[in-house]
Amino acid sequence: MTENIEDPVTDGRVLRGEATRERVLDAAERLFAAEGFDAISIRRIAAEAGVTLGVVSFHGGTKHQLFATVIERRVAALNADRRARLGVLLSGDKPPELRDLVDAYLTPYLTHASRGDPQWRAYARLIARIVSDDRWYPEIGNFYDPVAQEFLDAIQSARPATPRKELVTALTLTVAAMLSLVASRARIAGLSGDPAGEPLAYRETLITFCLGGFDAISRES
Amino acid sequence: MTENIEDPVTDGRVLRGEATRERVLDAAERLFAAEGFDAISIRRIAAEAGVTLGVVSFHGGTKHQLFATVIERRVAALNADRRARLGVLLSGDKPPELRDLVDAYLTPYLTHASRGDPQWRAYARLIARIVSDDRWYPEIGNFYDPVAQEFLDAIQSARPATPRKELVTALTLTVAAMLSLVASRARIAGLSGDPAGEPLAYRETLITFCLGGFDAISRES
DNA sequence: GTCTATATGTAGATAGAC
DNA sequence: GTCTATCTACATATAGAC
Repeated sequence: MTENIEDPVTDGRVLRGEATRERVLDAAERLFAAEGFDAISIRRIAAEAGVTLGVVSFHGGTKHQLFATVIERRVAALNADRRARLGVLLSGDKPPELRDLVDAYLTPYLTHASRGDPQWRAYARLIARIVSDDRWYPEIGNFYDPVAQEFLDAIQSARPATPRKELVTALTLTVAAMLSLVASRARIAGLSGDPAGEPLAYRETLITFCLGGFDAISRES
Repeated sequence: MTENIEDPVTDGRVLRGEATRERVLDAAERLFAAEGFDAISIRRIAAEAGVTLGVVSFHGGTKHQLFATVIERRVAALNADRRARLGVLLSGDKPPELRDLVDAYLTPYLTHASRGDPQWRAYARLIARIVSDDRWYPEIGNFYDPVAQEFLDAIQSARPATPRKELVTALTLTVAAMLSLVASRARIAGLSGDPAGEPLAYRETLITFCLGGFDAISRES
């Protein structure tokens, strides 16, 4: 096939370029998730993607830009999942139950971390790795915190007597607990003696635990 | 002062050597805590300690050995704190309350993370960083899990009807929440709008949250 | 768009002078 | 015990051929 000058956007070269770019981002996502930003070299990403060194720089820019692109690529989808669930809850006749709000925040992440696309599973591990690292927070807080604030508004409506500050702390602890199911699977396995199940398998227990925490804090305020 | 052959263990050279070794370990502890194993070079540790490159290798061995030494150096003290508190609770007439058990596990860490020796604060950050990283768990689980098992035995006595597996999960989520107060201070600050207080300032809220979680899980089992 | 070649710096580790 | 000097490998990044 020769170049198609009538439809340059979908010609062979452009398609190949897009596919290469995706391969590079996927490889970076897998490696950054497994070992972290500093442990991974651009060379290893190139090898993992099956391209040469210059190709990674061409599509990804500097290592830092590449990392940011990997993070940003899936933010919109995760935020949309959470907002859709929140929207359904808010559109009912009665104000939503706290349990449903916690569920709506936790389940999209746990689902991506457990099911389907291996790249999404890698992304979930990557998020778990960097959200608990103050070095990266400024870069990703802007992506995720607005949705967290929307949930906090709804949570505040469900617990009007509890100070906002206490609810913020409770949500922070909840998110930390959620992420630990993805980031600390070896520790869970070591303590329990069995290999850790998928994060989604702990969903009920996690939601029960965190809701119990929210309720205990509401009771004391 | 010349060499004292009557007391070689305390002569000038040996003392100087020990002090240098401590300076190297302290510098490594601070830097590994702040940026992680992979981001820190031996050269930066040497500069931070005010010694030359060879001195770090002489006292610390390979980079990996140095890291392991830094981790191991304070394990015994933290374990002893927790065991002492557990011993007091178990020596009473009545079996200990779950709240006191959770308190006994969390407070020693939070105290070291908030008070006193800046090196202990750095160590607390380092632990928070690597406990949520499966790459390092095999190296540190052996140090910390035996004490966690002793606490789980006591927790099981306080909640005999709850399956051990559920209690293990609850303790894991509790530890993750505890560590997040140290590792995710920027996220807490970003969500709440205020700078995050010291980890110890969240102690009551944390214990209330986690105890509520334990109770909710016990109720459902 | 793709890749080779390379510029420039830094990594970990150690041999050997003092 | 301390430090200099150095080996070898690998890092990021980019200029320029195709």
